[in-house]
Amino acid sequence: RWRKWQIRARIQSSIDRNLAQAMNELERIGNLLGLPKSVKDEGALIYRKAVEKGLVRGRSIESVVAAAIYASCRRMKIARTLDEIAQYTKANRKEVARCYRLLLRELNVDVPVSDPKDYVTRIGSLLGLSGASMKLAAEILEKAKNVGLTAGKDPAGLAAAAIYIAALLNEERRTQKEIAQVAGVTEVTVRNRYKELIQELKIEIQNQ
Amino acid sequence: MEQTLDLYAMERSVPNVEYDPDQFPGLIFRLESPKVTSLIFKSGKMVVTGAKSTEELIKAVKRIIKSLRRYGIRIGGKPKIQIQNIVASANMHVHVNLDKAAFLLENNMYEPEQFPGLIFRMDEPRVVLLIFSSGKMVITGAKREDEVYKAVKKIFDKLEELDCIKAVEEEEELEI
DNA sequence: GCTTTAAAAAGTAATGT
DNA sequence: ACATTACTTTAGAAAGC
Repeated sequence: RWRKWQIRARIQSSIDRNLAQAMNELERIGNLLGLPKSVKDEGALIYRKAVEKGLVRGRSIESVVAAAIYASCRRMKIARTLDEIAQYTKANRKEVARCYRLLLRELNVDVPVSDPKDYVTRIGSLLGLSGASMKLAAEILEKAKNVGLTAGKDPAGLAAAAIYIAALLNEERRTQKEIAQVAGVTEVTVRNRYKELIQELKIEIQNQ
Repeated sequence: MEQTLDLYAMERSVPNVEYDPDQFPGLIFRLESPKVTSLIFKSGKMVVTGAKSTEELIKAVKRIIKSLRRYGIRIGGKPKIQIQNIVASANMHVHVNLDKAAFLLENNMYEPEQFPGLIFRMDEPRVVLLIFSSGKMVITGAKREDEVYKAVKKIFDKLEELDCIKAVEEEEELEI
């Protein structure tokens, strides 16, 4: 039937137009975040599923793209906070988070719980720390997880504190302020996590 | 209440109420004892929040109406009360492995970068639970008190069965 | 979707001393 | 380095934009 064909064509073209615009946005934001092609491709796949399910209706393309990028980063274990991603959009973190939750509930995307260790690599390299310190920080986080210290806590804050301790022990100290800034958390959070980690894991820190 | 109300008149004659129709269509009325807050609409319908029990809620509704009458607002008949949502907190006195629970439970969401609790949507009873590593939790969405107790027992048993619990003490619960 | 109301949980944030 | 206040999440109703 002609009518059926027309409707199909119309829907298809609207999806195509939406996708074309979204892919530009995805490319733009992905590049600003310095994401590898594989992560952008995964984000594109997630976004395509969302459009086909009509999840973008009533929402800005940009915020759904941002949410798809975040979901992709999480799946590929690329440490990026929602704030980092949302800063390149007109939407705020809350709106992007809302879209992200929608993607999780409506699409069959499996996203693992984020691992603080993934943040160690990013924070460590941004600070120019040695591989040994990053490895030590990861070991500290593993111990913390095993004694149930990490549940409910922001992975970025945990990673920041572990890095702080590891750098201290390896004599390549960075200030809490420097670490907090690249980790995207406050100094207070780094300090709180730091205190808890050294106390519960009985880590000896020499003065100064 | 099955009658329309003049909210402008109420704002003029009843003390300590807030009414800004541009901001929100309901008039805000706060009762000191029992401590509840009520949103009153011109349709005669109202929302009462903050009551700690059904008894307290009924008492509060009666007092709100008595108070309005005292200030010259004409209200007739008895109010029809429906409980729309019960919010409760509970404590299991155990440590919960949220990472493991997030992996093993079906309808859950656990995003520690956004919120420290694991959000679990239970089908039967139909409630939502916010579960924290401390073993404390929030149960919301219930319409009857027994749903709350049922949900707490059910999630405790499930977490135990999935080996997501580490003993600290005993079991207990509360209601808001 | 949004607006408003209340309450709990635990973490993080902003601001103040 | 502290404290205090405020915001994040969940549900539900109300009338209207």
